Amino acid sequence: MGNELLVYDRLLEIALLLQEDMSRSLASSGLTVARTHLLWELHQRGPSTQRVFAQHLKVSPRNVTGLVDALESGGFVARRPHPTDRRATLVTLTDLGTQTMAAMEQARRLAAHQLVAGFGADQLEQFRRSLDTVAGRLHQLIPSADDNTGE
Amino acid sequence: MGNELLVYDRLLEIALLLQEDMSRSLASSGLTVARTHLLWELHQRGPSTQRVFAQHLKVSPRNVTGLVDALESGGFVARRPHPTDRRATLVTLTDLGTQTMAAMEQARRLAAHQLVAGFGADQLEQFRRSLDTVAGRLHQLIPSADDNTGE
DNA sequence: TATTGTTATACTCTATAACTATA
DNA sequence: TATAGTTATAGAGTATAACAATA
Repeated sequence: MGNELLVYDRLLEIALLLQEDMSRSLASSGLTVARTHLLWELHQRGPSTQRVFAQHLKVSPRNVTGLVDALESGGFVARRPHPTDRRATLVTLTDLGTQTMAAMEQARRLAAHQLVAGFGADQLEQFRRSLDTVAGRLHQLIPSADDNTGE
Repeated sequence: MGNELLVYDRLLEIALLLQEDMSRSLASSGLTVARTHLLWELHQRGPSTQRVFAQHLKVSPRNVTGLVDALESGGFVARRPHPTDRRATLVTLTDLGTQTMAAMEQARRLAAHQLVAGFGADQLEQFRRSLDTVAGRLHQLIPSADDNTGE
């Protein structure tokens, strides 16, 4: 069935385009995709230790150090002492970080709207269901894709 | 409309999963995503100069040098002199490279089939159309996303 | 003079390993 | 002894700039 390949290739193409679009829109603010992931996670979870980010972003603690360093230099986050554990540091959003996340949330809604503008309710619903199915299949294909470490 | 955000987030999730799945399946063969892109392009176009790859992959010539170095070390490609232009080198697939691409094409078909297995002809067709629309919108969103430099 | 590919340099993301301070 | 975060080191992908050989 040729449509299967067409669908697969379109998904790959969309994946590339989404990545590219994200990189582009971030570049101006001195952010990168990796740093923004951490920032977004922080926005969602509230102040957390670096260890928490390492676990949820599934990267090494060392990597988190670098990302937080960069975000701190950019003024997006601040390191604060953990109230009870003097080994740990709490990463918190600065005002700039908070504003940046608010703008990003706006951009996300706008992009979400633009991508499917003009879709009928039925088409949108069926599209969503198809995507859900594909995402589920992908989770099956990938052995240790347990992203549910606290969500 | 909440469905718009659900669709958008699912697309982002699928993009991440596709990338992860690809990295995983390549890791064993000593390939990476970037190198495989070049290999795939070579497989599609036939022997080409490095400059051609730089243009079509939209990366710097220097980057291509590094990728071809790695692929050459891995035995996937060979550098051959250009028949008429002594400045240029022709990158060609070795037997290993050819076999690898054949296997990858197989894997692509299998994955394409698995992701949408059980979809009815109508559902698949509508899914494809929705994806086409989204891909088109993304191309509009991204200023210089002209990937059609020869396709 | 323009082009092809290279060396030189640098930045980002990523990893593992060793180490410090704390628990 | 185990954990949180760091320094040290390394590799991959990416970029620009300077340079050699050739067109």
